Amino acid sequence: MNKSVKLTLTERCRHAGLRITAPRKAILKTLEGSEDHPNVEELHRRVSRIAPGINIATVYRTMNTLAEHGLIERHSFSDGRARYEAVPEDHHDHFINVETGEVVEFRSDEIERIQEELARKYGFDIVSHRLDIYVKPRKG
Amino acid sequence: MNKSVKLTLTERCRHAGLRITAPRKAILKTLEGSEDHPNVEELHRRVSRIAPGINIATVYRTMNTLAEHGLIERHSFSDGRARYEAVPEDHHDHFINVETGEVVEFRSDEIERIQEELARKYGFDIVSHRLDIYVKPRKG
DNA sequence: GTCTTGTTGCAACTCAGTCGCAAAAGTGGT
DNA sequence: ACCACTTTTGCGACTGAGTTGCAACAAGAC
Ligand SMILES: [Mn+2]
Ligand SMILES: [Mn+2]
Ligand SMILES: [Zn+2]
Ligand SMILES: [Zn+2]
Repeated sequence: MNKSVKLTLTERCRHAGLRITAPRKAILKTLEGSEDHPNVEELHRRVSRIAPGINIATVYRTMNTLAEHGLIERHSFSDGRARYEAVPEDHHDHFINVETGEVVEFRSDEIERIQEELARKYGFDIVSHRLDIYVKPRKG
Repeated sequence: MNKSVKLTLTERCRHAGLRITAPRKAILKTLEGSEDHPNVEELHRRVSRIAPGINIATVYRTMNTLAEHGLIERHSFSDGRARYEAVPEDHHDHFINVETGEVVEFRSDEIERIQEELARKYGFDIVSHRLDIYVKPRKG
């Protein structure tokens, strides 16, 4: 019996038929080591620290490839640039602090369930969804 | 007693201190007459039918101005371009048919309520939110 | 009508993201 | 280790939605 059912990004790439190149190794490692939701520029900065010389176009292309294969999630919060995270163990949605840009993750099984019910009522199957809640720290 | 409490966009613009120019009249009228969620290019096309000669930069600028004053809502669905609608009587969220791009509006008081509860639990006040559900027509 | 200030048209610009291409490198077979 | 085949990379040029500087114009206030 397996010690873990959790595949690494690299393993999942191989499984998807993607070639494991040096730039990709660095990018995947960076993604796995990121707890936040970096944009391509920030990702490129982080990647460059462990593997200098990788072109930012490669990061853009890799993000597209990984997203097409469902290995990462692309977000578009209101700052206008795409931001990414490795596909999480469990689905979650996001609070975005409008004052700082900071992102906090949450999950509501109740909301998820109601969405399903609603979609069914309208005759739809859900492909995906996003719930972004822009917030401020509560005063008082 | 008033026949209606519903202000027109033009009235709300005046109230906000915005000047009612010919281009704006045409744009506001077009917005009020649109049941869907047009992008700037489409909006400009519609405006041009009733008032030719308005520059698309004016439409872009007007969308920004109206959004800053809370008179319209800006959406960014996954097609990458901003889309707009006059601020609706009541808040609603959106299903987006991934096969056709068609948008269907819905409202769930339950989801709205849970969001409030959740935000409070995390110590936040909600500024705004968006729930976009990408769907396919159900088969079977 | 005059004055002040906000708005417009236009062209130039910005900037995140994409693309064509030739060189480089991964993978599978031998 | 080598080859053949295919994918990926670096690089610079490009795209396209959206923005901006500026001079001309026009709302609204008096
Ligand atoms: Mn997340
Ligand atoms: Mn709507
Ligand atoms: Zn969710
Ligand atoms: Zn809502």
